Amino acid sequence: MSRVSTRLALNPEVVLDAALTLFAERGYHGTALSEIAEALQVRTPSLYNHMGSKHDLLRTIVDRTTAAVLADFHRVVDPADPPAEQLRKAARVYVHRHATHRREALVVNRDTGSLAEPAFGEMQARRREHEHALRAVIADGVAAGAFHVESPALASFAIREMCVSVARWFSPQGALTADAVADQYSGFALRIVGAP
Amino acid sequence: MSRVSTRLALNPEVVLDAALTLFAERGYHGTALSEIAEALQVRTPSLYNHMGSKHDLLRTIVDRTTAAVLADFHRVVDPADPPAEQLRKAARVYVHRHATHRREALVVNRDTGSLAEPAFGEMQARRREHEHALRAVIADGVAAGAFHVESPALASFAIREMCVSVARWFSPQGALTADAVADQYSGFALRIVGAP
DNA sequence: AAGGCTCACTAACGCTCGTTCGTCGTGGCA
DNA sequence: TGCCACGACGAACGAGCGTTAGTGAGCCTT
Repeated sequence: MSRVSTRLALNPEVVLDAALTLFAERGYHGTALSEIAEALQVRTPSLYNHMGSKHDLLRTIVDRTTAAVLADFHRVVDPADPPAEQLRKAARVYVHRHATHRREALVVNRDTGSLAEPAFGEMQARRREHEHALRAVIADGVAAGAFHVESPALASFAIREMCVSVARWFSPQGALTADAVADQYSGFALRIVGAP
Repeated sequence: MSRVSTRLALNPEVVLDAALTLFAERGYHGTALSEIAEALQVRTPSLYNHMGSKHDLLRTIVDRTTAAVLADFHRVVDPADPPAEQLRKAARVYVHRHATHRREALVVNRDTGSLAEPAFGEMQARRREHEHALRAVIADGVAAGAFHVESPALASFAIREMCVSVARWFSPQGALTADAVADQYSGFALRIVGAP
């Protein structure tokens, strides 16, 4: 199998990774399978030895990412903690993921709508679950007098999207590490809800 | 010209408006000219009597929107005002525009990258100008001791994207008016920068 | 009544897309 | 050494894309 030119061994994960890079850069509909093949130095039909379809690539990416976001949340957020601590941890891990998994975040936020049913409904349900969980933390904090916002839903939207946007500008080569950004952003989240 | 079935009089603005709706819903690459034509109850080639090309539609949408955002900013932000007042007004008008011009905002944020040069460079320059103007307001506030953030750039990103995201969920039929959302979000912006 | 202009239409173009099929060279294993 | 499974490939597909050209019907002006 040794070749003159170094070519990556093709396998499902490598194909998925190349698709991830290009989907994030140009969008799902803006990316052709021929471009994914070219990035892997392979002809287009060869991709089909390692994937089901173009749509399957997108579904797999969105599926894994949304599942990981939910897992993150439930792993770090302890319902026994005070609301401020829950919110800090939830925002922190959410930002951290968007900084360390930029491509996944960009694809999910841009192209989830391109999924066909039933995948679209399933993925949207997951996103809603995360949203409601975050909103519940805020509502609890307001009820406990720890937070001060007119509308927990509004604050939840604001915090979520603020965190998501980190994927749009973060760079591993930048001045700030993912941890540092996560720290500052979780501070922003607490300020938004008026935590002392 | 009177017909049995009511059909809108076709003209450049009507075509642009239909394109705006579909681009916002499915993305630029996800929308076919045949779908725009169908929405207008017309055959695809008829569109060319009122537009240059599909790419022109996108360029016009992004051009008008980015210009309006900059105009908004300079119209309401008075450099003589204290930083907190400048930030409040800047965030307020930015949110208000994203609530009242949802489709435009969605297209700009999703599909500006699909513009060809030189349009892409021009549009990105405009967005950068707005970003730097907002960042300068924050930096001024920090220098004056009115705001307290580690990094004005980080706070600027957070505030901008928080405001932008309003376009993703706002509904004119919802419980809150655009004005009410703008008020609450500009409050969030001031909290993020630690204004008292 | 005649003329010209506007504009929606049919037809067709060249191209690219995602996908399928059958072939053939290759490496691992008996 | 012979066999077999794997997988990269060329060729080809039907469909859809954005776009262009030419035609003809309807309105406004004269």
